[in-house]
Amino acid sequence: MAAARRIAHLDMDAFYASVELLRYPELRGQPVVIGGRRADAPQRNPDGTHRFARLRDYAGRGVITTSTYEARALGVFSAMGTMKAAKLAPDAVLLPTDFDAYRHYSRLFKTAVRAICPLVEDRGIDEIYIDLSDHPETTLELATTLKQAVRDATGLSCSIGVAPNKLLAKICSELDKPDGITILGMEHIATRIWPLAVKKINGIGPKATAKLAALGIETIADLAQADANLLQSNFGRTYAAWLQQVSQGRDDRPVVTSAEPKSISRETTFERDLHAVQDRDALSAIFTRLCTALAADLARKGYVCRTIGIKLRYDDFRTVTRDVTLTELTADAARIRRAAGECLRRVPLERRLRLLGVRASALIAAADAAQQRDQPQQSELPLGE
DNA sequence: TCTGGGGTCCTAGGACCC
DNA sequence: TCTGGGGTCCTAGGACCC
Repeated sequence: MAAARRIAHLDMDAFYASVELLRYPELRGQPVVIGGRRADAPQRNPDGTHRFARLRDYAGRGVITTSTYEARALGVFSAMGTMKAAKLAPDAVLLPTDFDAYRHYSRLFKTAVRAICPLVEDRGIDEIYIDLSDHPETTLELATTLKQAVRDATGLSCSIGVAPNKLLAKICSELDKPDGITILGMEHIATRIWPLAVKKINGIGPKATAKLAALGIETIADLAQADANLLQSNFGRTYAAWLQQVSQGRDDRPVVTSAEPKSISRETTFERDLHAVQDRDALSAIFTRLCTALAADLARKGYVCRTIGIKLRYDDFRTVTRDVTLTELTADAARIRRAAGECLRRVPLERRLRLLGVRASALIAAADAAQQRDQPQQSELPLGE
């Protein structure tokens, strides 16, 4: 029988906001939200201090991406509309998102962790899973060392959860935020996991939470005791089985240390809704700009694609997608623009639009594509000698 | 005063092939 | 005269995550 795994989930605390506080330490202790536009960047006064935009000055259709714990205390959280946040915390400082800076600190903390524990799975810009199973140190020693390494590399704090699998580690990293360490074994499931709301489980989102609530299932304990047939008739066989598994804290997904991207995309929400006819020129310019940016992304990351798709969001927030698979591989802006234009012709354009996006999928590494071109498949070679 | 931008995975139907 | 049966690819939509 294999030894129990030790899986850590490391989550940076209020990541974007914390990176901004490194730059503007005078904001420490204040409610600060990230989610503005470039126009909201702080102005530098002659005396070296900064003049910051306040949430009350914001007008637009953005959302909050992160907030400091002081802002959260006022009810302002990620994904909340910025205008709504402004009502709750008008005096909070508003900063624009600076992804280049966050990517920089993301690389720093991941490199620091990999230097100690190389089995790392990327889960986005601010969190990772780490497989600690093969390390001789105690779990607490390892978690303490990792946290210190992240702090030394970035000046930032993180929270770490360690458990026998990814599902529990993820739940656990949240139990003592910020700057915490939580270590759980299967023996703690009844006391520490079951009392939690079902939405704490990664994979149970708003829709499933609402459906479960309608069945009287609020906590993970409720889910663990739920009738299998009831779950099956409401969620289907596969999802019902998964719900029962996770309610018992069971999960055997491995930590995956490398993965190829499946798609690359660019999209934008307009400042005001646009109409395909009245705003034809503006829309066309944005469309071309998205295709150019996408082509540049493909080139920079070293991929070509075979499928091009578009995404439209109407003024009523309904979303439609169309895609087309080409007979050749491409990363060319003009080719992408033509394919995307073909997709656009297949979609109703009576309503005003609020969003337009372009996506490349069926990706192949450009190097592999070149090799396949230079060395045709065996079956394409003439037969016989 | 609604609701960003970048992703992944799953489902389901139809085309097409053997 | 209803209905084969896999397997794969393509497309569209939706749930979910950071």
